[in-house]
Amino acid sequence: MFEVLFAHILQKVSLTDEEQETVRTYFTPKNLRKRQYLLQEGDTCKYLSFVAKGLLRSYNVDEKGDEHMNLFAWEGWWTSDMHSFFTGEKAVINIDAIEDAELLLITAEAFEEMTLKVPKMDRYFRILFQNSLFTKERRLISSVTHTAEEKYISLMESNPALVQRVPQNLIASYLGLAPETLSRIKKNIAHRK
Amino acid sequence: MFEVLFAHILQKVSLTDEEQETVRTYFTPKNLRKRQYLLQEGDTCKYLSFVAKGLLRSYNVDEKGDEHMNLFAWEGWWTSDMHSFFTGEKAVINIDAIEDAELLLITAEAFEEMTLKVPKMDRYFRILFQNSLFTKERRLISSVTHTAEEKYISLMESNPALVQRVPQNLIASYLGLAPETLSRIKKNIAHRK
DNA sequence: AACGGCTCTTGATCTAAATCAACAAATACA
DNA sequence: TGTATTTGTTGATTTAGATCAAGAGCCGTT
Repeated sequence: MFEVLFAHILQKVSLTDEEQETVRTYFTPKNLRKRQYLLQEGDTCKYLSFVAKGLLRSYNVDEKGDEHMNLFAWEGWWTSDMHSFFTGEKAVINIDAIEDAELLLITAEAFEEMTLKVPKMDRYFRILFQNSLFTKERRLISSVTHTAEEKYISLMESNPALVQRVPQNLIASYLGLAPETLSRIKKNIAHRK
Repeated sequence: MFEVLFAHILQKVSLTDEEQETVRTYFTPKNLRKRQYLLQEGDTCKYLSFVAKGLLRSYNVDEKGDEHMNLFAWEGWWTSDMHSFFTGEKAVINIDAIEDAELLLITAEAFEEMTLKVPKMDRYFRILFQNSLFTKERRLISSVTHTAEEKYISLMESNPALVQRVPQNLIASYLGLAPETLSRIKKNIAHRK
């Protein structure tokens, strides 16, 4: 469990054994079964969660009751409602498990204390957030400049594993498309070859 | 110039006088005239830029030649093509000045050295990136769940100063709308009152 | 093995917003 | 002060993708 965590941290910063020991103490392990919630809209997001195993989804629900996917998190990803976690306000998103998962959780207070004790964790998260930032930047660009088909093709190119692992209706939602639209797009692409 | 920078940094982390002196040495001031480019698509983004005064825009251009706004940066904001800056790959966005601007620039090498010398700057950028991350998160949600009118109203509520300061056609582009559509939305809203 | 529920597909119809076109206001600039 | 360029408005038309509806395949569960 912690091996997965440290494997990921050590890719970005180096930590001494003592630092690793310190970091370790701030996390709590948790298992989540398929379909179980980690966070529900309206609650406060108490934890930043590292996925050691399995697959989670984070999504929000509009007034009509339709779900919109935000992101998928599997081995090596972090997930939470960032805004709620850091400010204590109510979460606007839901997080649940698509596959049984093993997680490592950290609270906001523990996070604060950990970064002060081990400043390299500030660096780790700086790099992590910076990376997610430009992924989100590109996704935002893609959401306005690309057609439905271009979005799908570009996702397949940039993240084929995701398209394979996640049900098609969730992929459609992630791209901001109706499931019927994605189905038709796939047909068209297959047809053209 | 540097006062603006340190005012912003000190809101998030505390720096000793020596640390401030050190940080200062890594930046180069630059002035930009209205309509002048800071970065053009295809070039490598050499600098992360802090806006001390004025107003910049970052946007990209699709195959049809249409511009799509990514973000506006004024006093106290940072701007760059994050991906290009940190990886050295070609930039996919353009950045230019909407109003004459005063900037502080830092290169990727200087950035790396600065964060190693003054680890609190890792913390500063961790917090900064974390904040932008959830702004982008919300914007991405809004871009799929909201109608054109809802997007405009929510921008007016969350950032009225922006709507006031920036020409309407750029606001439209920022929201992913045709300028005509925004014009009609404003008419409808005014009409209903 | 068969039942109920998910997930995906296909067709018909609808709609929000884009596009095209022309003109009007506002700013800049000489 | 007058001309040019940019920015914004209004109307007519088109279109990409959503929505509605119905059926087909595909499991996990008892």
